[in-house]
Amino acid sequence: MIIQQLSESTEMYLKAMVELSDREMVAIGRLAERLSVTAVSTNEMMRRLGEQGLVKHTPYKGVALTKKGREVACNVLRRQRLWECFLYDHLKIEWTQLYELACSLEHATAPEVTEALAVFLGNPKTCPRGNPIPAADGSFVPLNGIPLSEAAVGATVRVLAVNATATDVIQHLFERGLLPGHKVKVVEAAPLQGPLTLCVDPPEKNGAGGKETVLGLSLAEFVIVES
Amino acid sequence: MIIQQLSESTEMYLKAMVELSDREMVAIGRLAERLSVTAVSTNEMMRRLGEQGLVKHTPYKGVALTKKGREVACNVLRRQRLWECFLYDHLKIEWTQLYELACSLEHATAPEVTEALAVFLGNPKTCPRGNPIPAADGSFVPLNGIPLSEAAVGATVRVLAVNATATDVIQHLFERGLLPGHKVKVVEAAPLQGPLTLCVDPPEKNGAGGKETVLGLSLAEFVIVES
DNA sequence: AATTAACATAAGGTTGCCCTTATTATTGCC
DNA sequence: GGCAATAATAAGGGCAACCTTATGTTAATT
Repeated sequence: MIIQQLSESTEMYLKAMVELSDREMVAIGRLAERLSVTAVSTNEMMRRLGEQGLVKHTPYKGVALTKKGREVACNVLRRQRLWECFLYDHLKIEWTQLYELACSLEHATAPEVTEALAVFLGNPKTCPRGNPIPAADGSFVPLNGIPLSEAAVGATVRVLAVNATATDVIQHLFERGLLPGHKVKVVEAAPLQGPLTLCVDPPEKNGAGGKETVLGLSLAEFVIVES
Repeated sequence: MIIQQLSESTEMYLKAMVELSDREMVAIGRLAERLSVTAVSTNEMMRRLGEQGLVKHTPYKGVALTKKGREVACNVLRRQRLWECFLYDHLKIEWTQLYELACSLEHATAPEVTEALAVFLGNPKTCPRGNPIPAADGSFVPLNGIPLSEAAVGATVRVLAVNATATDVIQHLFERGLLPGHKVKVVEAAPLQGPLTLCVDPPEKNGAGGKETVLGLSLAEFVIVES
């Protein structure tokens, strides 16, 4: 596995792809939106990545990572999440800032630093946001959960991970207590893709307690819960 | 002190300036050489940095950092050297690789990470290469030493720091045991800017011991010893 | 079958940072 | 005072990664 030096931009595209959908095709539009670039720029980049054998673009269908592309992407994800562990556990950086700060570092991290960091941290399996950390050999078992937006009304589920990358979105979820390990009850789902009414940390027995909050459906997509 | 987001390239130029000469003018040529770019590119960059108020360029004399430029440069140096501490003390990265690996990280390090890292490390005063770490407020007392190339023949001096940035140079010095804390005796200086003959870790009393080695004068410039 | 939204592609532009080549200016030194 | 070495400037180019605008193409929906 020879990983040539790829640009930060390239790494971001690949990472976004693996974050958006593991092994499935990703629509160019979704990718562009996530990366805050235009679809034209994304198309252009996909052509370049295609030439490098990192992605396969099927016009009008979407793009998918190749084996090589997925390897690189998982490696980026590994670096990102290891840094998140370090920043949170050792530097006491605020939970809401982890993604952004770790993201900058990840692109500047040489393989020997990545592996030494993993050893230093004790080879953690998940990051503070609840996402699994790909192994050094590239193996990566994605989380087995569903977005909160797809949970059944009335169900009480445990939050496994928060998937958001935009700091304001993360902040919004954090303020509502939607963190890994916490439980949440879906009280109501408004019709027409309306927001969810939730009860975060509901009491074990019926009765008062927990925090009621309303969450937009598109935000609820970022919260991965037990299926 | 508002530090706007500066490019990696900008930071490298500023760092090189403060490393080359504290407060004095630096010749464009030297700067270019250190950064492995052409003098034309360096001139161009100095114009840009001048426009941003980071440097003052006096044609045919050289460039000097402004107050603002020096602040930024010291901040870069701080990040660089804090990372060196972390990489060496906690990740057990090889001494010869510290500069290069810390350099990548430094540009990706947000202020809150820098300060949290400093706290984590216990606010170290020097990096593993022996160089002082600028304080958070920007104050920075450069090392009070002289290059080994200027030490008197016959003198035995202690190595304070190694200033080199190129990994091959660092490797060369490392192999000869020229590390901070070690003593070195200048046995002979060949004429016409010839190499030095050294004895590294000489015995306390006269007698055998220590390691004899020959070191080019330009390499000896990178070794800072007690004056 | 027609329409619309999403996507693809072409063309041309910008910015930052680097390059080469060539010409001119200055400085320090013999 | 003249001559190298060094420095500055001008002109033209390249590359990566973005942008806008405009024009086709496909797929999904009605």
